[in-house]
Amino acid sequence: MAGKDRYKFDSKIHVYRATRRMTQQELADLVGVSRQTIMQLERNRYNPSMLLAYSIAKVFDVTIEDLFDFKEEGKDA
Amino acid sequence: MAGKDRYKFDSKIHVYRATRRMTQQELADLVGVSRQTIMQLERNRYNPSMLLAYSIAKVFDVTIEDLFDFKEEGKDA
DNA sequence: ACAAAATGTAAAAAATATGTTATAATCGAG
DNA sequence: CTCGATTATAACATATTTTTTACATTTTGT
Repeated sequence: MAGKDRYKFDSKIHVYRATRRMTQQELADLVGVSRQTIMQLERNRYNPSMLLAYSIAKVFDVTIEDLFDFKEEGKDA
Repeated sequence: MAGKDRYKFDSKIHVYRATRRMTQQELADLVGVSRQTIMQLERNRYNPSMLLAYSIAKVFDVTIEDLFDFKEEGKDA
């Protein structure tokens, strides 16, 4: 997981989820993970596996880069 | 959580790496992981963290979706 | 063919993601 | 305000990624 990471990111999952009026549980079920995993992804922003990120992106028909806002460490939006 | 995944993927890292005449070790250093991590990603195809995938994609100036060939389980290319 | 560099394999340890469960906080509807 | 649904927090257990080390094999240059 690349210890001293050059990049960080913000999840936009909650935005897409809100747009579709979808609950955390529903998204979790669609993707096949627990609700807590979705929750922590939206909140604590930990680093998901690529497949998980991709699966969620697919639910909303967007790319991983659309779903997560990548930026370099130490820079703002 | 590689259990009942809906998606799988093939890495194209070795292709991009070959294009740039870059060694596994060089790429590993650029990204800040061990050579084995790169090696296993190219070979055994395990599921990297999203940040790692992104970091590698950035080295080659492509998107994650460019660097990895996603497909649904049970389907061919 | 030889040497050096690059790649592959393997196993165990370390780090981190994910699951599980339980409980609390929040928010909207009535 | 109260109820139910949704979301948040936390502790602990499990699964998976990533590192480390060491050695085998392949490739490349000369």
